Amino acid sequence: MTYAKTAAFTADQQQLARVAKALAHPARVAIIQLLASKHTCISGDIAAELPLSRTTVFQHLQELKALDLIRGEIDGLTVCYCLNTELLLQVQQQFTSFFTAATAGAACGPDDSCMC
Amino acid sequence: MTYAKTAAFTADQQQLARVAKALAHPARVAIIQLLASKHTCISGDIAAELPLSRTTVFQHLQELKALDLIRGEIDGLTVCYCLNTELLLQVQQQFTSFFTAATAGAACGPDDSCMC
DNA sequence: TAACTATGTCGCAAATATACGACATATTAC
DNA sequence: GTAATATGTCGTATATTTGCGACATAGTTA
Repeated sequence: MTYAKTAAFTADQQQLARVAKALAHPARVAIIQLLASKHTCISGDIAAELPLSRTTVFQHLQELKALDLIRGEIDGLTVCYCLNTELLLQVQQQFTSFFTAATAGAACGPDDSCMC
Repeated sequence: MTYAKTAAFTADQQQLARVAKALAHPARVAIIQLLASKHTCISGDIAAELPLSRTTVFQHLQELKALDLIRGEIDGLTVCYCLNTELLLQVQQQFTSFFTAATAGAACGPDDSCMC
């Protein structure tokens, strides 16, 4: 991009894009699903369940943690990662609002000059 | 990535990630909002409304079109882009399912071995 | 036909994302 | 203390994204 122009957009747009980017890789989607399905907070076991190296999985975990979507608590030798449910609910609300607004408009009705 | 390993994940995970990636840039979020707000299908005017060059906007439009989230109809010299409302509704449903599943789990309850 | 305008395409440069091996650190077990 | 294990960090290689100028194409108008 030669330089990210994200600053030129709305805070809402940036926020939505930021969260969307967090979900923009199947590994991160899988991680969230994994954390949701296991009622216990697994740690490095996450890496074992994914077809990626431990380092790469750790990297994805860091990205999710950077957005506070997940949290990690050290428990001796192991680390427990778990979902930030409150934030996820907020994010869900953001997406719902966005999609509702997007689908609300008639988006090229029959009376329009343009027929798509 | 040295090579995208997306193939190693579920079709659902890939699909969600693909759509999420489409929303992972503020410009694309802005484009969708623009198309939703204008009841007429604007064309190259989109570029005029965004702080990006025409070429770059066109590129973002292509990405959205590749996923069929938007459609473009040629009308003489100009082109009308508009939202694919049906698909957007489907996508919204996918995100809702994902978030609902993610937030449904107790995610580290007080009786768990791990306290996050 | 010729100028004009709106779109679309190409190629390049810089930034970022993805993936991983090798090493560092810290905690547990002996 | 030492070995073993779990986690985290660093550097690096490659792929992809982002952004744009320059050019190509196609329809409009005079």
